[in-house]
Parts: sequence; C-alpha cells; structure tokens
Amino acid sequence: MGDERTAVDGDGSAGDSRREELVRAALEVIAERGFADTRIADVAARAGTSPALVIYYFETKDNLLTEAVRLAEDLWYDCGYRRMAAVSGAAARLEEMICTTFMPPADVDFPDLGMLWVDLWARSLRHAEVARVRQEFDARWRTVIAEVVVEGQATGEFSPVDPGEFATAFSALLDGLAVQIALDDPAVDPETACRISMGFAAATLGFRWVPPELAGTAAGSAFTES
Amino acid sequence: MGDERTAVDGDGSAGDSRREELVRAALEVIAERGFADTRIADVAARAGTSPALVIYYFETKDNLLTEAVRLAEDLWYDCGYRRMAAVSGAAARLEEMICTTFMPPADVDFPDLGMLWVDLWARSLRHAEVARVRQEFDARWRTVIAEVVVEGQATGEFSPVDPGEFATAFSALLDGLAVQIALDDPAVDPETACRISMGFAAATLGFRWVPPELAGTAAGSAFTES
Amino acid sequence: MGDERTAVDGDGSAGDSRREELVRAALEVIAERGFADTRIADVAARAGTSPALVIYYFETKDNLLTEAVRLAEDLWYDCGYRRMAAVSGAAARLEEMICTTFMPPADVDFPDLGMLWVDLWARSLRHAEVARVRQEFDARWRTVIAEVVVEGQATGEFSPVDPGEFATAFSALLDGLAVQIALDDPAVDPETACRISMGFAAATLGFRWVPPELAGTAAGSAFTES
Amino acid sequence: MGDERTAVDGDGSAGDSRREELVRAALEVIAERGFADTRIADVAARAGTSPALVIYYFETKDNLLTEAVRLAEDLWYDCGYRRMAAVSGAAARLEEMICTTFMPPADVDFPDLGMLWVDLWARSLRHAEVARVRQEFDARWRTVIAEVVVEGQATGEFSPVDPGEFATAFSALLDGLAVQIALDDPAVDPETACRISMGFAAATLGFRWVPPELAGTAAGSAFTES
DNA sequence: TATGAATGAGAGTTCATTCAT
DNA sequence: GATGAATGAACTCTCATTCAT
Repeated sequence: MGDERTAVDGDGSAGDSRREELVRAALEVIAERGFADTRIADVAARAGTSPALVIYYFETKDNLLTEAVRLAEDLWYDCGYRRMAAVSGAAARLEEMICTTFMPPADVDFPDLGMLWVDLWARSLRHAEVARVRQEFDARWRTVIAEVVVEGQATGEFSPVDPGEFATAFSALLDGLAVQIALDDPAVDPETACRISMGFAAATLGFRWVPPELAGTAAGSAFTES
Repeated sequence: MGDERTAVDGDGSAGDSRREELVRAALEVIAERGFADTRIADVAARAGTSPALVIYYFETKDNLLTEAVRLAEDLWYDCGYRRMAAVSGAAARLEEMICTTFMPPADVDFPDLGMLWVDLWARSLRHAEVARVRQEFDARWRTVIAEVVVEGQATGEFSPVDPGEFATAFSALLDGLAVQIALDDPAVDPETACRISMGFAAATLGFRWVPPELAGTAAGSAFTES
Repeated sequence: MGDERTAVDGDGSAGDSRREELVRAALEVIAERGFADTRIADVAARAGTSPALVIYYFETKDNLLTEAVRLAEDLWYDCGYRRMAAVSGAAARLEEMICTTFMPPADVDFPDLGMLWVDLWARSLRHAEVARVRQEFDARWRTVIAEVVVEGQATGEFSPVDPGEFATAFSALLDGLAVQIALDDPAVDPETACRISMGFAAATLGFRWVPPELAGTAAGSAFTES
Repeated sequence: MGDERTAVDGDGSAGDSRREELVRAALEVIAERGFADTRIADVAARAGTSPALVIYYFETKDNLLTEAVRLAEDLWYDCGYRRMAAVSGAAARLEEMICTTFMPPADVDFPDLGMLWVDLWARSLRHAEVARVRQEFDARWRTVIAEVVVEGQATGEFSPVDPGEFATAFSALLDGLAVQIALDDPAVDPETACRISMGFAAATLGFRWVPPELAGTAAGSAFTES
C-alpha cells in the first residue's frame, strides 16, 4: 500500500495489470516495427519500465511476442464479432464482417492491424505456438462465417451451399485481398476489396446485392451478368 | 537447349555465375530459415565460400536478400507461365495455373515456395525495394490472368466479366488459399484449394467444370447449385 | 582531503565511478597506442570488463575517446594551474608553467602526455567535438598566460606588451617545442626547451633572467646580447 | 608495346612513373582523409587502378604511406627553398620563409598541407621510419634557417645570436603557430602568425621590422617597445 | 516487484593482403 | 605489369538475458 500504481490498477491483481500493460506495449511496438525489429528494450521503453522487468514477467522475448499475438487476435475477434452481431440479416452481417476487415475502426486503440497479420503469418511459419494460436483464430473466424451462412439458409436468404466450404473460400478471399491492402498495392483499395468480396458472396450464396456505386442503376455485380 | 538464359550463363563471365550461385544459395537459405534468421554466414557456407565474398558481390545483406526475392519471383513466374502456355483452352489454362500455385512441381530446384511468399510479404512491409519488386510481380501475374480471361471470352468459353476485376479477385483468392496451405492449416489442403478456386472461376466466368472427385456423377461444384 | 572531487567520487553512485574508471582506462590506452590503434576491447581489458560494458556507458567508441580527451585536458590543466598558483612572482609563475610543460611530474598517474597532445591534434583535424574541446583548452591556457602577464605588468616586473598577443606567441612556442620533445627530436631536449622559452619570455617581457647553466656567470640568454 | 599508357609515361621507366603516380595519389588521399582513414582502395581508385597493383608496387600499406610522407616533405622543402632563394637580404628571406609556411601557394598541386603536418607528426609517434624521415626534414629546415642567420650576421643585418639556438626556437614557433592555423583556431589567423613570427625574429635578431598594418606609423612590433 | 549493471554470443561489415590468370 | 576474385582476421556494435540489490 502507498503505491498508487497498484491502487490504480483496479480490478485485477497488480501483477496482472502490469503484464497486460506490457503485452499491449509489445503489440504496439510490433505493429510499428514488425516482429523482426521489435526489441525488448523498445517494449520496456514504451511501457515505461526496464527490459529486465519484461523478462521477469515473460521469461523470454518469444513468450512476450506470442502473448502479444494472442492479444491482437482477441482484440480483433471481439471487435469484429461485436460489430457483426449488432446487425440483423445474414447478408448484412457478412457485409459488416467485410467492412470490419477492410475498414477497421480507427477508434480502436491498437494500430495498423493490417500489417500485423501478414507479419504474424510470417512468424507463425517458424514458431509453433504462434502457428497454433493463429490457426485457432482462423478456425473461430470460419465458424462465425459458417454460422452466418447456416442462419441465412434457414431464413431462405442464402441458397444451400456447403457452409464449411464457403467459409474456407470466403475467408481466403478476404485474407488475400487484405494482404494487397496491407502491402499498399495500387490495384486494390478497400472499396474494391469490399465490392469484390461482397460480389463473391452474393454470387455464391445466391442473394441479390448491388454494389454501392451502382445502386439505383440496373447493373449488378461485375461477376453477375444480367 | 532452347533456353537462351542458360546458354548466356554458360559463356558469361565467371563473376556472374558466382553471383547467381550466391543468390541461389541465399534463396535456399531464406526458404529454409526465413528472412529474419538468414545470416550472411549461412549463405556463404551454403555456397562454400566466405562471408566476405558475399559482401564483395552484394555490398549489403539487404541487397543480397532483395536479389534473392527477384530470383524467386522470376523462377516462379517462368515456371508458372511455361506450364500454363503448354496447355490449350482458356479454362484448362486457368486450371494449370491453379495447380502450379498449389502443387508446385517437386523437380524445380528451389525449395518450399509457399513459405517464402508469406515471408516475402512480411518483408515487403518495411522494405521499399522488396515492396516494389513484389508489386510488379503481382501486376504481371494479374495481367496473365486477365489475358486468359480475354482469350476465353473471345472464344466464347467465358462470359463477359470484367477481366481486371476478375484477375484481382482470383489472384487474391489464390493468395489467401496459398497462405493457409503454407501455414499448414488443416482446413485447407491443396486439393480443396484447387477445387475452391476452380469452382470460383467456373461460377464467375460461367463455364462448366466438374470437380475431379465428382467426375462421373451428376453433381457440380459446391458453389454451383443445380 | 582538501580535494573535493575525490570526496565527491567517493560518495557518488557506483555507475559514475565505473564511468570514470573506463575513461581513465581509455586515456591510458590512448596514450600507449594512440587514438588510431585504440580498440574498445583494449580499454575494456584494461578496466577489467567486457567491451559491451564500454558501449553500455558510452554508446560509441567515439564518445569514449572524446571523453578521454576531456579528462586529459582537465587533468593537465588542473595540474599545471595548481603548480603555477603555488609560486609567487609573475616571472616565476611563467617559469613554473614552462617546467610543467616540458617536465611534467612523474607522479601524476596518467602516462606520456606529450605524445597524447600531438595525437589529439591530429584527431581534432577530423572530429568536430574533439576540435571544440581542444580549442577551449587552448583558450583557457592562453587566458592563464595573459593573466600572468597583466599581473607582472601591474607590479612593474613586465614591460607593457600586449598580453593577448604574447599569450598567443608564447603558447605557440611552447607547443612547437613540445612537439619536438614528443617526437624525440635530438635537437630539442627539455632543458633546451625551457631555456628557449624562458629566454623568449624574458626578452619579450623585458625581465632579467639568467639560464640555469650560466647562473653565476655574466652571460644572459642566448637571445639577449649584452 | 601497344599499351599506350606505357608510351605516355614518358621520361622515366614505365614502372617508376606508375609508382610516382601512386605515391602522389596516396598523398592526395592522405591530405583529404588523414592517415588513419586512408585505405589502399582509395589510393587505387584515385590513381585509376586496382588495390592489388598498389600492393604490387609497395608491398605494404605502410610502405606506401611512408613514401607519401617523403614526397610531401620533398615537395614542401623544394617549394619553400626555391621561394626563399629567390629573395635577397637575410631578413627578407626569413619573411619569405614565414609566408610560405602560413600562406602556402595555392597553385602547388598537392592540397592542404597544414593538416598533413599534424597528422604526420601523430603518425611519426609510432612509426619509426616516418619519425626518421620527419626528423631529417626538420633538421634540413633548421639548417636553412641557421644559414640565413649566419648570412645576416655576416652582412651585419643580424646581431650575433647563436644560429642553432635561434633556428630551433624559430622553427618551433612556426610549427606551433602552424598547428593553430591547421586546427582552425580563431585566435590565430595567417596574418597574426606572420606578424608574431616576424616580430620574434626582429626582436631576437635585432633588425628593424614594421608590421604591414602599422607601416607608415611610428609603432613597431608588439614585442618591441619604443 | 523492479532495476541498473554486466555480459556472452554473435552479426554485419571493413580491409589489407594473396593469388591465379 | 595488372587485376578480379577471394579470404582471414579484426572490430564495432546489438541485444536477450542474468544477477545482485
């Protein structure tokens, strides 16, 4: 007692909040500098402590980075899921999911998620634990997609396509487009990415969808001929 | 014979062949250990020389890695393009392209391409030159796809979809699926990836395609309902 | 006791004393091997630590060397000033100053100052910070000389020569002679150097001075004819 | 034959002129970068050849640098001596010598001599051969001074001071002032240096000399009171 | 819990020098 | 005589990690 930091920490134990603080700091640094160039000293500096303390909590740099990965995925999933759940109608949910992917909310307090994913994939190539975490994340995500599909099929919005296969295809498409955006490819901007993925969903699931810029005209998706 | 590049290398200066040898060694090491963990000493060891020689030729580790990226993309493009060109019929060409992507020939003498791409994307996030090279590569690739589409439309095989948009969507889908394969995700094996992407192409371009495992039955793609 | 710096060091933080220890070690190594051949490893070895610690304290080899330069000049200045202040009479002070220059006390615990100055000049040719430090040192030194001149003029010991100009000329002469001694030129030994510079001062400032070896004879300086 | 470079070399043997070319190139590089930072590759580049050739001619970097030192001193001595010899009258010769020291001719084709001397002194601290060469140079130079003094004494221009002692003192003064100029000390510009040294000579040798800026007034040197 | 001090194990890069041609 | 290729031996600096306090 007498240590205001501990008092301020609030709901959890002092140690836990310090840990979280460090993980969050790590995530910020990773987002900025990439996994390869993130040093323990950077994280410590950002959290306002010493490198030794970071090691004290995580024992290894590796552990710290993996924890940061977990945090990133939790934050992302929660954010996406919440947004999607707030919308009604299967097609509208898909659209919300797409928007979250390509136009993440700026008010979220962790930066530049897009770059992080690609970097994270690269890391998971050689780090088993990261690979596991990432795979779970993708599985969760595909499950969410499949559930929306099932829901849409139940209401008759969607045609009877295999939900698992669609989820796989759809999330792959989103990932592929997200990569291009993260890499700043001039051929793919967020709007294009939304249009393409929504067009794919509409064509595959058999619901009617008119791209925003064509709304009011007779034309449909680039992929659905009249 | 018939491969003029090899011929040129043969009578070229010794220095050039040494360079290529080193780039190739670098590519192998990168494929095995990833960019982040590739050391000059590794490359030198693999090429049977000293680290100093590597610097002698490339001045900088960075230069070496970037050259390796170039080589990877050239090898890959050449291989894919040649295989595709050997087939006739637009749909068949697309299929060949897909196969090359997910089931690259084992006889090609550079290893584990899939992991390399993801790693390369990550690198291009913070390395301008790599980003440039990568972007050119993607542009080339999309052009090839678009050309096949145009060709298929000319023969009436494909329906009149926007070729550029299709190319963007298609290559994003391939990339997304390739990532899952590279990351060894149990939900996506090469066969599934082929089926999904060919299904997408068939549905979008409006040609008839029956997945191999259903050939002989009445069923079509998972995405094309009867 | 009576030396407050030592007292301060005693109760100062361990880090500070370590720093000083390293700077002192650096100075010793520099004096022995010269700036060009001084390696971080040498300094670390002399201080009984690891090269990494040296970097930990100074960040850069360059910083370390510059600090060593500062130390050298402080030690030298303090030593010279103290000796000079202990003597009374303007001419006697000048003589003490000269002696300090050409016959530095052997009991001072930093070695071979003469070689260091020349080496330091060479370094200051291309190292701005060293140049600055050196220049300040020279300015301080000239000020001391000029003050002695003013003092001597006040008492009537010296004739009304411009103190600044004399200081410039006098310190240049001392430097030039010191170089010859540092370079071990057979034409200039410390005694000669003392005689020459004292002769110059006597002739210029118009006080009577008899070279030691001629004391008791009628002759004066080589420069002052009867 | 058939090699035009050999033909162009002209008067000496081909090998010798190549050598000289390299020494000259070395001198230029040394003047620019200092001894410590002069690399064989720099010299080779400046001479338009390969490092290997430099080694071929000099065997060691050290040899090359020492040769460059010799060249520097020869060029300098020749230039100074020639200029001095062109003037008549002992005092005028001294003045010419002083001017050469502080205001070297810009048309001489080797650059920035001032910095070189200090650098050379530093090198001679630890390089016996350079030390020897330098010492000979200084001895030669003092002899020249002493000769002028003797000459002046013969004509009655100068008073009967010990010529050797004067030479030692005078060259030390010039060196000391030259150092300040080389180090760009704001307290000593070439004009001041000339004035001081000429004032010293006039006062010591007992000839009348009026500093340029006071010419026409009644005042004399700062050191010679009325 | 927290940290400053300390270090070992590299990593990249430099550069004089060697040598086959 | 001339050089491109090659290398060994350093050297500086980095950084995760340890440890005494």
